[in-house]
Amino acid sequence: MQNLSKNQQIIFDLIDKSPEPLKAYSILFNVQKRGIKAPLQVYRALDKLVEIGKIHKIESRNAFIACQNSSCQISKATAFSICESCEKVTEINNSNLSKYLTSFKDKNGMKYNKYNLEFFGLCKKCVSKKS
Amino acid sequence: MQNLSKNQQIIFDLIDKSPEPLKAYSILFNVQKRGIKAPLQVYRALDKLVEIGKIHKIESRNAFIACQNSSCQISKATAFSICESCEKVTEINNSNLSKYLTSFKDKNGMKYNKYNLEFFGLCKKCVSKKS
DNA sequence: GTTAAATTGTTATAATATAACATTTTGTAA
DNA sequence: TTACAAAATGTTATATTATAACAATTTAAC
Repeated sequence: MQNLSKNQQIIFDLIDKSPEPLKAYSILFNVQKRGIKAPLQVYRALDKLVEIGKIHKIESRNAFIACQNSSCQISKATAFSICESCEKVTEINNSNLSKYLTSFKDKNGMKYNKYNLEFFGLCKKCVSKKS
Repeated sequence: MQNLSKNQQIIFDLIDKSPEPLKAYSILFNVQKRGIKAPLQVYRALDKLVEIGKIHKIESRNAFIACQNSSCQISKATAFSICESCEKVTEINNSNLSKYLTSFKDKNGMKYNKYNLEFFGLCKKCVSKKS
């Protein structure tokens, strides 16, 4: 488990302490006081952090969250629940699910080495608000 | 099953006959000769086509493909296989998988009404090329 | 210490997507 | 068959997300 570079650490810390997924330009705005001035500096750090599995990209939202799993390695099997009302995102850590999907084989004979799953719905709070 | 409007039909036809996912501005370029001149015209048609389930958005690619299922309704349960080499995308239509995911409940008690799953790997052709 | 790899800094620009507002077309119900 | 609402269209401008290209600096490994 390698150490993070300066920019990577700054950006990871910000994402890690955020209760919600952060977007690249929101990150940029928040780290400008720490010397990171350009979008590319943010995107490069994000790319690296995704690559080493410290963060995940929520594809449907173009936003990033810190990995919730203690064994934070290269992420080949990711699943998230997303509340369509409050936009809260939670990483799903369910071994039954990951076993099922990791071993899933479709009839096309393709060999999968990675997947990303996003569930959408209403979280408990938002369900009760609407009732 | 409602009829499509003029712009929706033009854009659906283009996507439907494409062997690969199409991006919004590639669509725009291709339909300009048919009178669709502005990005917003494309995005509005895409939004509607996604909403009624005629096409799907491949989130990791920002691209759109026609629904492969004959029962082309509002799409609450989508799964795709994506070749990371040739970028071929195929919709997965596997009842075991969709049953498993539709009935999936996580410990957070959230009620899901939709999911999107993207598998990544190498398709048969690309596997044999690399061997 | 030298060197290769990784990271950083910087400017510019490409690619993706929506806001705002006016107009036209379509469906439907009196 | 008209009138009304909903949907779709047209248009300009702009917001948001992401990468290209190139130079300099830092880090890690030998």
